[in-house]
Amino acid sequence: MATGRTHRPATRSRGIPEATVARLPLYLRALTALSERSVPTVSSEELAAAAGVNSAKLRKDFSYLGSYGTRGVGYDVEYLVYQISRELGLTQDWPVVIVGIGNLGAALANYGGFASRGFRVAALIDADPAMTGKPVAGLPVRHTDDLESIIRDNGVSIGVIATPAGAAQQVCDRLVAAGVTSILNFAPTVLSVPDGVDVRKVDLSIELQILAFHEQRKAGEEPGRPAAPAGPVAAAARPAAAPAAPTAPTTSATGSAAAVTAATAGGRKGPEGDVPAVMPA
Amino acid sequence: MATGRTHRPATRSRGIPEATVARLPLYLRALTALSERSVPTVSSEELAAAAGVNSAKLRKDFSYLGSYGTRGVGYDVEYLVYQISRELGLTQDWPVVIVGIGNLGAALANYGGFASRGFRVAALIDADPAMTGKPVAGLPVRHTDDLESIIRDNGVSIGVIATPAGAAQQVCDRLVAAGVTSILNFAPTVLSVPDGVDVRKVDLSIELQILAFHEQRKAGEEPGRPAAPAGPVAAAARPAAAPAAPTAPTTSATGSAAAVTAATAGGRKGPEGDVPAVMPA
DNA sequence: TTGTGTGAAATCATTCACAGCG
DNA sequence: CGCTGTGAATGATTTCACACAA
Repeated sequence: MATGRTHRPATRSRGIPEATVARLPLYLRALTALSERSVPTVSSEELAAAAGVNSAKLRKDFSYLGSYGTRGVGYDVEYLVYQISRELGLTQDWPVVIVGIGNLGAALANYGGFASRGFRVAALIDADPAMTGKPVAGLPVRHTDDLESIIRDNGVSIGVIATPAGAAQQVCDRLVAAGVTSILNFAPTVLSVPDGVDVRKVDLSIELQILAFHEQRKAGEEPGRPAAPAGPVAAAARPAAAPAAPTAPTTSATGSAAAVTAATAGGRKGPEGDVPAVMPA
Repeated sequence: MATGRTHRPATRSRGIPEATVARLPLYLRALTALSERSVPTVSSEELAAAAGVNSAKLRKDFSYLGSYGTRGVGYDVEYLVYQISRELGLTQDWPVVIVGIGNLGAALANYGGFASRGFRVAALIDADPAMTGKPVAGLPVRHTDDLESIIRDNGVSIGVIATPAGAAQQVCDRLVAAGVTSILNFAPTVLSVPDGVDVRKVDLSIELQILAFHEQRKAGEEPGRPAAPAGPVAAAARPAAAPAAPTAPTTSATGSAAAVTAATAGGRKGPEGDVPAVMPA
């Protein structure tokens, strides 16, 4: 954090690690599926497999919430669904607005996963007058002029920004001024917000770039294979040919594709996760 | 990274931490913006601000790539753009396919951020025969029957899954069998893939749930404010009323909204990030 | 003098491994 | 006896703080 205040040790207890919070929705989804199949109890091993994590991590995560399991037996599915829902704040109904009803905004409006949890799309907002009134996902698109009143009338505290990058900060400012304190940003920009406002960012292009990084490494390994079955088409440098270093720096790390070797070879990844690409701020 | 096999210390060197890899695209975007404004050099402080991280982190990140800066001056923008692009594998051209051309798939197809980096949408694929041949974002939608030949003919190694959850695993299996080794999954399911295949997951509903968690906490603080200006509408429990615990467990953590207090009060978070919600596997 | 590059320290997260409850 | 809950060990990431190059 921004040195913000060097807060004390987070008041001891009641402090659930962010990494754990980020996994709770995963567990919740797996549990919901079990619940629908009327499965009464699960072991940490089973649930972990369904959620795609390992059981030690899952048990540790749950230990932050309390002792909701039964030793020698496992966890009561219904009970755990409720506890996690409550912890995440999903026993409340959260009205959200989506600003920017282009392709992505429309997709979000139609996305079923919102309503199935505690989220309700209170309004769709777009700056284009031609869009105003048009029904999208059963809701008439409202004009940006009404943004403030929509926020206040519906008690909205969560906003989703799906506008072009250029409009995002301005929309963000208006949302915040009107009372929104959590923002999910799909626009490829860094938003600046006052203290107390949370921003999470989803960036499709970033996700692909991270995949490309790992993909690139795979090309430089494969000890005894006939060369990669698929791969990038052209290896030509793209915009300009490698600009020369300002003053010919060390450049110790030449790192051609063949230099990698061991990093990703052999049994690369198990079902475990590492670092993500969606982040606050 | 996926640690795969308790590998040794990642071969020493050539091992860029995952957390760093995940931030490189961020730096790249900020640098690209500077480049377009013809800014010749930046300091770590300036670039860090533009990317939304702190400068110590940025310098440490860059130190894994090599020494590309000039002490007392800063970094050459063009040179750094090139170095990061190369490190991420963006000096190559990556053909991708998008499977599932619903609202989201269409939004992705139209998303400009792909082409602007090294990504090229090689094909759009959908299982609905009614969609076949329809132009979306300037490309005719192809039928799922042709998936394998499309992958092979175009040398595709990265696939994007935007199908309903029920179809995702099957699509994934076919992509992998055809040679795809990196998958970006938008379907709300845990995909299982063989070793050597990377999966990244983007889940909109999970992002909102994480925001809701933090939003909920904010309600329980605000020392001297007139109560939150906006918030959840109904506080009623949602599906069933709190299921009783199997055998009445400890339930020490009652955690009503008012119990939080200090956690988010005061200067909560600065522009610094914590934990994300998009993860591999 | 300025701002990079980096060891060392501090923090956070994951994994291990096992005591002990049902 | 099986499986949870959790201290302790390990590993990864962030932050500090400062030597040193330009």
